Amino acid sequence: MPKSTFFRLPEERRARLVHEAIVEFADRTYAEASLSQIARRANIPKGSVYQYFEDKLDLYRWLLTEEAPRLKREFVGKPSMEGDFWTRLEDFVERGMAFLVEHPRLARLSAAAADPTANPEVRGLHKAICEAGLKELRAVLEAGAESSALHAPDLDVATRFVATIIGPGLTDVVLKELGAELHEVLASDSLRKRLGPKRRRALAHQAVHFIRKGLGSEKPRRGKET
Amino acid sequence: MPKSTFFRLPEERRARLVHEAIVEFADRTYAEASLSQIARRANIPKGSVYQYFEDKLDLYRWLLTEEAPRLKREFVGKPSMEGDFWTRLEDFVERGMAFLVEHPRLARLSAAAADPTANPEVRGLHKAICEAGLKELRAVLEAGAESSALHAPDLDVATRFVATIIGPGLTDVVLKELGAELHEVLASDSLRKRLGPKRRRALAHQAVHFIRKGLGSEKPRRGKET
DNA sequence: TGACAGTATGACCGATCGGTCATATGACTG
DNA sequence: CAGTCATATGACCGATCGGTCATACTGTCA
Repeated sequence: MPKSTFFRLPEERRARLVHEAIVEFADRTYAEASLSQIARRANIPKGSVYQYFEDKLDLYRWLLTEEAPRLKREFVGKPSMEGDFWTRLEDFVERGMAFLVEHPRLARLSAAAADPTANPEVRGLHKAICEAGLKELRAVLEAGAESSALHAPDLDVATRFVATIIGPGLTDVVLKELGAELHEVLASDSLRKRLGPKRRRALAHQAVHFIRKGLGSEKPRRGKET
Repeated sequence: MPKSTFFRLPEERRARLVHEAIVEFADRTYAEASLSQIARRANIPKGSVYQYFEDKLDLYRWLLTEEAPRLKREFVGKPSMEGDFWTRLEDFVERGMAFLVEHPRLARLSAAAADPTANPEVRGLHKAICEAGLKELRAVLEAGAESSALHAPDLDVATRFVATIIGPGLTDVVLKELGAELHEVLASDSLRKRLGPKRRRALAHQAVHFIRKGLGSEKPRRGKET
């Protein structure tokens, strides 16, 4: 956790530091990211940064577990309760994509929990975040199973499959759709104009369709698969 | 590419270097990995390493694009031509899992192409590898589409979904199954005993079933989903 | 034997990093 | 005013890295 001094900081100074930290940790791995850089760019002496945080990991942890989730919650809001399970899932996925498009840096920060690293402490942090995410998603799918909309022999396995689809899978699809690489995307604050709500809905639909029906039975017109 | 000297090296010395390089790059990110470490552990002066490779990236690139694929090809062999499309896909997936279990380090090295990094050169390398992999998988799926076993409105999108399932998704499932973390797994050469062929087949089946049917229609007994 | 090409080697370089610490600043208290 | 306490600051530290280079070694051929 940040030291108490951090929370007593003048708003502008704190914002500057947080902003530069987000920028740095969004487009570099934890190992690649540099506290010196953050401090330099935020125009805050490195010594001062150590008045606010215990160390590099402390800042990173706070960003990943407190600040980024807070900002994400703020953006995506409460999960919809309308419609059947699959409609709600589609809505959920679409909100995630909107977040990715409107706040690429924060989305990347949220996804950093899946980054590999040799640092055991960071690995522990990442693992905890991943597990929390999986648990959440599992609860969503459980509801689907209870309403008989969803059938899975092993819900843990199914949860992991769904997670990779709506996580890295969809991100990859979105990048392809934008014709851009992650790093170009991270350079801009938002991509509103390049992937509008309409296209987003279409992609979310495609993803959920895949999760629901797979690829083996698109048009049940006539003649079943082999 | 390695310098010519590298290929003229005494077998034992080259093997030592390659082995330590694989170990290092398998459990650390490119950015985290250290040439100094590799040299130290291989008991080869760092200066000598620079007689064999242009630089760190040169070694990494050779491992990722030449050595690892060669060893993987050697292990997985030719794709099966028997059975229908889905059976072949299942077989393909099962071989991939076998490789992961029997050669965790090489599998991790192959998967490193998905690692994020701020280094543009490494990013380019990773991107090229990913694209080659997607292209290959797309060809497989195209065959499925032609035989009408598989139906996708957008094959590019479908390819990416399938790739994340049989890649990171399945890896994640396998790790859960083993009750181990990636790094514990990397410490051992093989996990033969802990995830036998039987269980592997079952998991491969589950993954392909998901890709084929999704989660919305397990037992088409009576009463369709919502 | 001596010259030469290929190779081996480890001291060395500049850069960067995460992190520390002695000192300075400045606001509040009495 | 003096004293105290939170904070600011940047010089400094040790470690590590990727990479270079002068020098030494070794085998071959004339």
